Amino acid sequence: MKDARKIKDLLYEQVARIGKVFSSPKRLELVELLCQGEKSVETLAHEASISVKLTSAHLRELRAAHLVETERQGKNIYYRLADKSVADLWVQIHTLAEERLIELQMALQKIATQPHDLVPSDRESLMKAARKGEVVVLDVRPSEEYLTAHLPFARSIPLEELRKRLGELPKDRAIVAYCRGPYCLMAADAVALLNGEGYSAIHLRDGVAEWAVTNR
Amino acid sequence: MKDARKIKDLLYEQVARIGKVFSSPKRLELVELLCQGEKSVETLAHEASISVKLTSAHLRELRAAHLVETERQGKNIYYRLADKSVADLWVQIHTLAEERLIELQMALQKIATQPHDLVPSDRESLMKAARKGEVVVLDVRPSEEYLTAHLPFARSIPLEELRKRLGELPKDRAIVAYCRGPYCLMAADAVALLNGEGYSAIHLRDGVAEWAVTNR
DNA sequence: TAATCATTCTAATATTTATTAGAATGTAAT
DNA sequence: ATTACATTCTAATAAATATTAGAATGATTA
Repeated sequence: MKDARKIKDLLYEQVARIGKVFSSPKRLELVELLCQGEKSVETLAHEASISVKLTSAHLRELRAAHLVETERQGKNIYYRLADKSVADLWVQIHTLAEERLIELQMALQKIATQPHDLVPSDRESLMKAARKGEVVVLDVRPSEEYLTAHLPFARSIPLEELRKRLGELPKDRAIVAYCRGPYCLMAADAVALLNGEGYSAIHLRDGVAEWAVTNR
Repeated sequence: MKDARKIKDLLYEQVARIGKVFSSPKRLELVELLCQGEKSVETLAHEASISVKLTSAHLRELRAAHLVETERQGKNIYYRLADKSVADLWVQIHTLAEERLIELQMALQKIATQPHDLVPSDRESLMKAARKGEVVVLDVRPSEEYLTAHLPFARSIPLEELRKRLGELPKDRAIVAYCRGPYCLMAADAVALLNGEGYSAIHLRDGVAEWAVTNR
């Protein structure tokens, strides 16, 4: 088998196709957005702060690697992750990045308004408290994303409506706010707002994708 | 917080540094080799079939992403993975690639000499049989790699020495051969050799890195 | 100390990839 | 049908990466 080298090259080349998807900051952001549920090209472009054309180009790469699927709904084309394991890989990559890159650790500390952030080991006790109603788990993402998937016992108040709907929240109990994940700033904003209004809010960095990955 | 976009860009950029490492076929091959234990630049270059200079350049990328560590031993500089989680990510990426890319599935089928390949679900029964001595688990990698880490109950006969040392293996029991992982052809060669000589050998695609990952 | 060796660094070029603009496609509304 | 709209495709350029060669480094051996 003298063409063993050719076969191996071919194999690694295929795997690299997947790796390439995760080598561009904007594609990573699109993957994270898609972890929240299916979205149209325009929505993705807006939320990632890039042009529709560029978004389309990146999505084409994602589709070429068979990591997303598309579906036409009226005028819009909706993209969604082809499999849950794509979200898992995103979580594992950003987790490894957080473990290994000091620069990332430092940047993440800037986001943390207070040292209130919950760590994975608190999961069980958080769920216990949420079940008993001792804490309010608050999902501050847009409501469509909440409807697609949310943490157990979570209540939905999108960040945009939060100021108006403060009355729905109790002041005598802890509020645990979360959003799309550690790189989404919505929960941090929500926590700042709530604490400024006399609530006792803390920030949970995990989003639904992170929560879905066991062994963390 | 109007610079939210800048912060986010910075965060995704950092994660993309990790992704970039896994976006090049040759870097992937180097990562897989490093999963087998620490190796010198020259060894890595030889085993990946690329020049020393190019190997050095790729290793520099790996080091810049803090995924490998170096240690000087005499004239040589040895590289090793900075953390077990790097090997885990390699396994998860190639697993996702195998799930999603038909091209890769087809290329892998070419390697499979027979439909004898073991699947993950056989792990428990394999270990049970190996413990009882009903099957021989055979590690055909170079002996240094075996010494660094190997599967439970595995015996080491490097592929190069296999023909000479056939007498050490029983003909009345199944032999399960493995090597560096699904993209390494050594175990396939070993299985072909053994079956040609009257042994009943089968090919286990997992290597130590794959074996170490749970939930598979 | 000089010579040798493994490896890295620097710089140059070849190849890819990202990004943008304009034309084309397919659907929905008028 | 015609128009408007969302998205993709094609083509062009700008930016980044892979690869190679030559000089430099740092440790070992003669």
